[in-house]
Amino acid sequence: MEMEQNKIPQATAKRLPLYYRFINNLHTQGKSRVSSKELSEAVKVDSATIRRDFSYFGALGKKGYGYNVEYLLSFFRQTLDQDETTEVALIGVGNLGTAFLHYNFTKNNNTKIQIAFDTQSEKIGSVIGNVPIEHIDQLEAKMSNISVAILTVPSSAAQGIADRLVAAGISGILNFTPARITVPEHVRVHHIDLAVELQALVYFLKHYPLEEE
Amino acid sequence: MEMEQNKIPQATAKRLPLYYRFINNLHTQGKSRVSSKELSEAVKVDSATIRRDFSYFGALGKKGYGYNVEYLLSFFRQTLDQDETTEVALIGVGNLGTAFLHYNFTKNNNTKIQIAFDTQSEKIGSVIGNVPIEHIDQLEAKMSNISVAILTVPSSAAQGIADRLVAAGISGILNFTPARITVPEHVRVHHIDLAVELQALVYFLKHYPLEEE
DNA sequence: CAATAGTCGTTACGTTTTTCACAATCTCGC
DNA sequence: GCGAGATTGTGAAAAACGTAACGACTATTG
Ligand SMILES: NC(=O)c1ccc[n+]([C@@H]2O[C@H](COP(=O)([O-])OP(=O)(O)OC[C@H]3O[C@@H](n4cnc5c(N)ncnc54)[C@H](O)[C@@H]3O)[C@@H](O)[C@H]2O)c1
Ligand SMILES: NC(=O)c1ccc[n+]([C@@H]2O[C@H](COP(=O)([O-])OP(=O)(O)OC[C@H]3O[C@@H](n4cnc5c(N)ncnc54)[C@H](O)[C@@H]3O)[C@@H](O)[C@H]2O)c1
Repeated sequence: MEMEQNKIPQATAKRLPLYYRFINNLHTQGKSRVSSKELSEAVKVDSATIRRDFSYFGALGKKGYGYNVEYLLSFFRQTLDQDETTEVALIGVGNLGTAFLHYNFTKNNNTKIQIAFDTQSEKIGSVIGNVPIEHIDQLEAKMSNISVAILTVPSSAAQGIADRLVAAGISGILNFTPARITVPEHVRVHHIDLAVELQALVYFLKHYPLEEE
Repeated sequence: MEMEQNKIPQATAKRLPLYYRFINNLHTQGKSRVSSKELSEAVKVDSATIRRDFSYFGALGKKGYGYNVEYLLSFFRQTLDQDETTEVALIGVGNLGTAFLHYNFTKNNNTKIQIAFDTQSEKIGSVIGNVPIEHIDQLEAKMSNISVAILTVPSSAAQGIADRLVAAGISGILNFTPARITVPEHVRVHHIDLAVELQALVYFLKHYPLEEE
């Protein structure tokens, strides 16, 4: 398909959903026009960076005016494939997994947790946040046409489950376990390591003093 | 205090907790020696990057040998201030907040959620994961000597709570709400935007095809 | 003890990302 | 319809980051 946008910097790609959400908010509020400066204040990204990011997609704005919210929204909706929903599976219905099931990612978003898996028999068969929970043995059988998984199992189980996901044909894994899993090259893994994030924040506070005034 | 390490790149600083955790694991397993190559495979960071990262702290290893696990561990323990516990407050005991309260960050970590706040009266006074839940009105009164907060309130409440945290003298906020909060320069905010992370992963899958083989 | 294999620390280089700064262009009120 | 003011898009420079490569040194083996 359209591969011409292959040169969009990764740093830019990561910001796109953020832009999209805010533009969506503006549209809901009935605003019809926005400048890179306003956007910058709202999403806390330098305005030059925003203009540069947008420019990878061509000239989306008008000089002296800014950006038309409706146009921007429809453009990003298309670019981020907001019209087709991506189905997601969640593995490990524990503390974190349950929280995600209760959260409606579909608001402002094209992703939907379609099915969840766990080992604990008392959870199997129940439904949390409209998502049915199946036994992990059903993983391979029920994962057809699901290409993204959220991994919230204990870290000791992470690699084993990852291997099974790969065998079942997964494309992407959002890994919340501290385990750095090994997968083939054609599978993309994003790690979100909450303990590391917290510890890094503490480190920054102690060693990178900010302007006291 | 020791400000000489002020020039450690941010990218390096963010990896330190990751290194620390793995070195800790090695030590627990009784390993006494490790090379940058082994570390690299475990934490999925290029071995040259690891050597470079370590080198900002001086010569921690021995050529031809690698790194002594015990030495490395004690060094990082000190560097990451693992001996003093950082007390953390959590605001918003909902789905996500509850999950965090159940999680013991103190394992492998120098941080401890000491107190939580919410508005819902049925939660006040209860204890989740050893953490007492107080009414949000108590925020200012009970936040003395707490310098870090985890923010898991609805996004509509985020800025208001952030302002109160700032007034109460907070230094750092780990913000899980989609709201990009505004704070004075001397307060550090790290955003973890789970919906954005998920959406970004989906975007990468569709637009950055990896090597199929 | 010499030869070999292993590994670090660092230099040099390439890439990615951010930021500055401003000409080009547009808007809008008068 | 004009001119002052606003804002974009982008070239160029700077900053940040990652990695290949290799000299220097160490451990280990025979
Ligand atoms: N809860 C947090 O705040 C938090 C913070 C940082 C990291 N994490 C990480 O997130 C992961 C999940 O944390 P949690 O607190 O939700 O843990 P949890 O123990 O509450 O949940 C894990 C769930 O996975 C299920 N499970 C175990 N083995 C399984 C398997 N083989 N297949 C399918 N399901 C299986 C368990 O039955 C349980 O329901 C852990 O790796 C943890 O280290 C959690
Ligand atoms: N749960 C998820 O998976 C998820 C995913 C992405 C983002 N988020 C974000 O994380 C945040 C929390 O999500 P959640 O699912 O836990 O929401 P939630 O509604 O379950 O929890 C919010 C909690 O905050 C409390 N609260 C409300 N106003 C408050 C105030 N002024 N002071 C103190 N407490 C207050 C509520 O009583 C509730 O207990 C939200 O901003 C949400 O957008 C959550």
